Formats: sequence, C-alpha cells, structure tokens
Amino acid sequence: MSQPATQESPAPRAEFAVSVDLTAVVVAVTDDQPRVLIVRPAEVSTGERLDALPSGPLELGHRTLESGLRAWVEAQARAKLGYIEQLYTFGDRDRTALKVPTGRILSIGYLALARETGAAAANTSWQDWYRYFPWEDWRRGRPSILDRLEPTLRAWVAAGPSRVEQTTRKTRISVAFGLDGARWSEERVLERYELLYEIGLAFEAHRDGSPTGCAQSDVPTEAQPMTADHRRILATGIARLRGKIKYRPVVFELMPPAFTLLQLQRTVEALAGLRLHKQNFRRLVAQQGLVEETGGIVTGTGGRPAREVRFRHEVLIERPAPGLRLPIAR
Amino acid sequence: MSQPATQESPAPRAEFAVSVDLTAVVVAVTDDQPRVLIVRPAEVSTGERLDALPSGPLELGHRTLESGLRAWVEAQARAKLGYIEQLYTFGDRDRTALKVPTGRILSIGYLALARETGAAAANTSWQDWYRYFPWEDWRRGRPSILDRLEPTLRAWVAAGPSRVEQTTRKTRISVAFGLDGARWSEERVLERYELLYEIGLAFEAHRDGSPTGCAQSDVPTEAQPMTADHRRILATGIARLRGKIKYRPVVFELMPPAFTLLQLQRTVEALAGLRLHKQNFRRLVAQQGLVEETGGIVTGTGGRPAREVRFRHEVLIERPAPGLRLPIAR
DNA sequence: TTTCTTATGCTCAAGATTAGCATAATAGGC
DNA sequence: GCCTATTATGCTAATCTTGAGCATAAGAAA
Repeated sequence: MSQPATQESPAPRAEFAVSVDLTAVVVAVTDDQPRVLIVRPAEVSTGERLDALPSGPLELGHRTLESGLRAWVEAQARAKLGYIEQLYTFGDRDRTALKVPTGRILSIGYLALARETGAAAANTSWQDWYRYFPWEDWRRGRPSILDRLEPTLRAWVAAGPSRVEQTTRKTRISVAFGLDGARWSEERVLERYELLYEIGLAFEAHRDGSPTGCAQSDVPTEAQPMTADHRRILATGIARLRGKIKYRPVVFELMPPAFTLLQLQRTVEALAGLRLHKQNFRRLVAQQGLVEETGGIVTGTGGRPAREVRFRHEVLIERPAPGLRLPIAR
Repeated sequence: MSQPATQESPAPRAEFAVSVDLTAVVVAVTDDQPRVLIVRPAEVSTGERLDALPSGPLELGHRTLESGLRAWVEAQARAKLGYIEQLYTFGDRDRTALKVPTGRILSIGYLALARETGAAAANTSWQDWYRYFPWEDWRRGRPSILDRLEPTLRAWVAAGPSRVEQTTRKTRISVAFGLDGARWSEERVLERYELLYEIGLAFEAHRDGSPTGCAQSDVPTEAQPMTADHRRILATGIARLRGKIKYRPVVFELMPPAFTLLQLQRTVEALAGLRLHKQNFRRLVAQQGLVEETGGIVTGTGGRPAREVRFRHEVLIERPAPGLRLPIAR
C-alpha cells in the first residue's frame, strides 16, 4: 500500500494517463420548452452522428475547473453563461464505447443556466431536452412511451435470478417510474436513466457493450441517445435543476428581466415536466416575495392583461436558505 | 480551438499530467460527538504534521471511482464503509502549498458514513470535527470563537475598495455568520470556510500563498488546519450531511441497530451543531414512521426508562422522496 | 422520602397547503 | 356592439404542519 497523497508528497505521479473532460449542461427555456445546448461533432468516423454536450479537456491554463468550463462553452457557443454549478464527476472505466487500456477519461459535469440568444454558433443548436428523455414530460399527461417501456421493465423483474432479487427489482421500477401505485417523482431523472441503461433500454448500454437484460431492438427509437456518457450527465443536470427550483430562486436565471406570472409558471412547468395549480403557484410566489411589479401591463395574452413583474434580487439576502427545517430549540 | 472530446476522438491526450486523488470524509458519531476519520502522515519533512483525510490516487485497477475510494479507505482504516456519496471535485490550480507547473492534482471528495469500531488502524484516529471548525458547534450557545473572529471580519468589510464592494462584503459576512440580525444557518459550512480562507482567517490561505486580507497572526489557533485542501473537503462533507439529514433518513447509518429516541436526537444535534426541541423532534420521527419499537426498555438513562427503537427499513420504499413539493395540479 | 432527570402524552395557536369558487378584463367572432 | 372564450386575480373553507408548551410517568441520586 502506498502512502496517501499529502501536502508533503512529491510531484503528482502519473500512474497512468488521466484525461479530464469538462462537460456542460447549458439550459435555457424558450417557447415553454426546456432546451439544452448541443454540439454536433464535425468529424464523423463511424457513420453515427450522436448529439454531444459542449465540452473540452481541462488544460494547464485553466486556473479553476469552472473557468476552464466557461472558456470551452463560451468558445463553442459564443454565449455568456450566467449561473454555473458543478454536478458530478463520472469516471467508470467501462461506461464508454472507447476502451482505453492504459488510461482513463474523467468527465466533470456542470450545470449552467442561460437565456437563449438569437443565433447559435455553427455546429451548435438548442434542443428540447425531452428529445433525449421523452418519458420525463408529463405536462400533457402520462407519456405514452411509458406504455411501450413497461413490458420490458416487467420482463426484467421476472428475469431476476431469485425471489429476493425480483422483489428488489420490482420496488426499483415502481419507485423510479411511478408504477404499482407509487407516485411519479419528477426528480428521479438520473435514477430512471440508470435503470434503463442497466436493463438495456438505453442505446448507450448496447454501444458500450455493457451487460443488458434485453435486446437492442427493444430500445425505443424516439429517445435520442448521446455520445459518450453525455446523456447520463444531462440526466444529472435535469435532476439537479428540478430539485433546485424548489428551494432556490434559480428559475429567474432563465427568465427575461420582466415577465408575467404565467410565463414564470410555464417555465417551471417546462423544467419540472408537470402541470402546476395556477392559484397556488401564484400564492407561493407572492408570499415568498420573489417578485415585484414593474408597473407594466402585458396585453395580447388572449385574456385579461397580466401585470408585469420582475425578480426581487433582495430575496437573496432576506431569505437566503428557505428549505426544510429541523425543530430547533430556542 | 480544438475539437471537443467525443466518442470518436482518439485515445485521451495527455495535455499535461493530471493526478487524481480520491479523498473521503468518513463520519461517525460517538458519545454525542461527530467524528471524522483522520490519517496522520508518517513522513514528516517540514516539521508540520497536518491532519489529513484518508485518500489515495485513482488507479487503473479501479473499475469505478467509488470502488477506488472504498479500496483506499478500507486499506487505511481497516473498516468497512456503508453509505457513500460523491461530494465535489476540487481542482483549483493555486489552492495548495504544492505548486506543480506541469500538472494538476484533482481531488474528488466523498462522504461516507460509518459506525466507529473499537480500535482505529495505526496512523488513523477519529477526531471531533469541531476541532477543525469550532465556530460550527452551537449546542452550548453561540461559540465564543465568533467574538474573536468578528473584528477581523468587520475590518475586511471596511477595507473594501468601494462602497458597493463594502456592501457586498457586509451582506456576505452577515448571511454566512448570522451577524446583523441574520439567522445562523447550520448548512453554510463551506461558505463560511471559503470566506475565512478568502479573508485570511484560515491557516491554509497563508500556507498556499493566496492573497489575504489579514495577517497570519489573526488566524485563531484553536481551529486546526489540515493538509492540502482537506479542510475544504471536510467542510463540503459536513455541509452536505447537515442538509441531507433533513430529507433523507441517513442518520440511521450512524446509529447502532437499536437505540432510544434521545440517542437519535443527540446524534442529529451533534451533526447539526444545534439543540433541538425534544417533543417536536419526537413527533417528527413518529409521524414519518421512521422507527418502530423493538419492545426493549433501556434503563440507566438517569430518568424514566426509554423505549428502545430501531429504524424501519420499509420507509425507504414507502416514502422514497419526502422533501419539498411544487403545487402540482391533479 | 424528596428531588432531579428523562420519557412520553396531549393541547393550542399560528401558519402553510390543497382545492376550490367567483369576478375582472381583454381578444375574437358574429 | 354583443356574446364567448380565455386569461388574470381575489378570496375562502378545510386540512395539515409547525412551534411552543403543560402535565404526568418512572427511574436514579441524595
């Protein structure tokens, strides 16, 4: 056993070649659709042109990981990023089509929020994120693709090698996909994707040569795969964002400076993939003091004109961490 | 601008040497104190013997990052880890005493929960985490060290180069440290440490040669520093755990199989660094169905004997994701 | 036996949530 | 100009949740 790396250790030992990719999930909401910035690789070797997230290798010149990411994305998309947060670092040896016997590729995933600007740069485009996860959009009711996935999920449960394993599998699909009486939980995006990968219902599992529980022909064609582990990173980003909008005022990073309450609601609905109760949504926003009136009135909404509001930046100081509470003694 | 890394790209390019350290915050609670597994480096070169978290380099043999971490920690501490989750990946070029002009050290931090077993392995020990963050323990009221820190914080505010910057700084210290009427928020552990580092009230800032706003003599001596960026990783772990206990039943990973409600409360209090309201805490635990009676009675508590309870594992299936809710339309 | 300490049951008021109904104000078709 | 569809917004009743506390039970220590 070698010594742990400490302050006193010598220069980093290159046990093997590690290459670090900084990968971004850049989100915007336009026309009530959640969009993600996509890069189409210019080089085609296999004939497959898989969508990719903007990314690039960590370089010596990057002072911090975040500044490196910013540099790559801003160069590729010619857009300025606002809010950024790190998501997760992926480094499974076998979760890629590209097997490197002497090295390893790490992907450090980031979530960034932006406002879609008119023209995307060459080779980039904004894509509806439900293109990659059609089962995640419940705004018009339960997505029909779930009916097509369910038989394969059930078959995988039945194929469990033991009773105990079958029970475990049943619980997993019930909780993840809201089956057998369980409630759909919009935040379990990554859990669902990982389960589909494991079962073999994600194209990437077959591409990577991972062991799967079903045939490649069972993979639904309407769900677009992505290059490398990018769909996994995107799932992580969506899950994080869906969780975060509930306790931090991050939605406003996606809104124009002034907007109506319905626009705000539609944006949250687009992200959560759910319809929300209008009156209660408004009360929630009002009582938290998240917005203030600009004084403007927006007509042409097809009904009574709406008041125009803007984000109250003061809330960041006033109520910096809403969220849950412990029963604190005072 | 080079091409983004994609599935089709060749073997990873070693732009420069990247070495990846897997670092663990291993937490246990014993005698109502939150403890963290610490490694004392055997090699001493500078005369300083700084505490370190268990860690080791990512190696080719590690199938996943998590299994690599598990291997390192279990070898160093001779203990099995239970719950594990990834925290964050740190890679700031200049946040270490060790400047590597041709490479970079990444630290991937993990949080692991354990039960303290009798004897720690040689070179390892369990340390109270408030040894590194004495301002975080409010169980016996406001920690006095805050009185000693406050003048330097105020001086840093006053030293802001502009009125705007001074206001920003004032808000930052108020929110982070619960000054000027703001409420103490137990989750802002990392924010507080980062602010102290920036101001120069953390030893590590002086060690790293980072620009600081105060003299090294202002650094409080009762707060133990750590090697490399380990105190930053520990702060991240504490913050994550303090947040997580509110919406996931992770505390039970730290409890013995059977325990009393007061023991459970003291454990949560140890982690949160706060005193909790007893009756309300019990009601919370009861109404969520988190525990069930074992039938046992524990005497010798210094008062009326307590019922013995155990964690109800079924809750993981029944209520898989409590947390906040959006006003969903049904 | 008294006193202290902890365990546990119960209550009350305030606040937040869920699920509605009702009314106001515009656009568009006739 | 009038009716209707559509959206905006105000208001309410029932239900849950939370904060704070009182009262009693049952051991341990003096």
